[in-house]
Amino acid sequence: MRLTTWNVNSVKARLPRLLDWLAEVRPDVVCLQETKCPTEAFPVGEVGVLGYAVAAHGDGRWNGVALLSRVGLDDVTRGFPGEPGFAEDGVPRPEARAIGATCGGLRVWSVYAPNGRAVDSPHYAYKLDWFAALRDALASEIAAGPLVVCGDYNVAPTDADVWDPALFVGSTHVTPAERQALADLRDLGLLDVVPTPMKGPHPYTYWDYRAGMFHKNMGMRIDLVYAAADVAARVRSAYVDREARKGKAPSDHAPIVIDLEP
DNA sequence: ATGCCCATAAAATATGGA
Repeated sequence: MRLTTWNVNSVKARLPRLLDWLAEVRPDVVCLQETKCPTEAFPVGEVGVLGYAVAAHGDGRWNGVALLSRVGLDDVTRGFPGEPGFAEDGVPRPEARAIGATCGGLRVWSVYAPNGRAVDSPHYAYKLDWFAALRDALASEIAAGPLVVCGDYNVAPTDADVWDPALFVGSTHVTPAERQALADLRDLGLLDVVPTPMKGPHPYTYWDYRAGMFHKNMGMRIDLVYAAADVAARVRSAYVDREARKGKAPSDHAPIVIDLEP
């Protein structure tokens, strides 16, 4: 089974590249993040032509996640129990940041963690709350069967996952609390499936659009595949498809491609 | 080579991304 995850930064803007990539890579299951489109506006027909069933979860101009599968797409769950909303003005508003489904016997989640914006921002507290609720929700999921949780976690697990750790001191994505949130997820029994970079020593998955960051390989590893032990044991290969970050109108994230033993 | 911000909603800028 070929499983992939990709923050596409708008499925509408990325559709031509997404369709070309699907035809070339032929994944069985695709986790998408930052689709930036309402659930009903997802281009179901376009990806359907390539043989994919679609489960989308969107809330308008921001966020949005989806799952594509050509090996079955059952028991779709939009959001998770206890998932907090962002309560900027005291009114919690739910956001589309997680969708789960069972694909070919594997329970798959596509997640898009809150950015956090700044350590003193309410968005940062929301980010930590969201991770804590995700951990609680996944505790029962991991007990139920083979589980993999893919997506944009918006946290670099270690200093080696950032091109210049000194620049990030005091910023989100690298704080001890955020890294502890990842450790708490791993403590459920999830393993970090670290992909092979196609170039250089760092399996970065994100490079800012500005200042030629991709071309200088000044990136971050913030897209992660967290797999239960039985799933991690089936990993034949995993790599960052940095080819998808090149050329005209790319996303600022590259996909991760994981091949699992049957 | 990989090539130097982008997407969205909205109508010139404002916001979010990380």
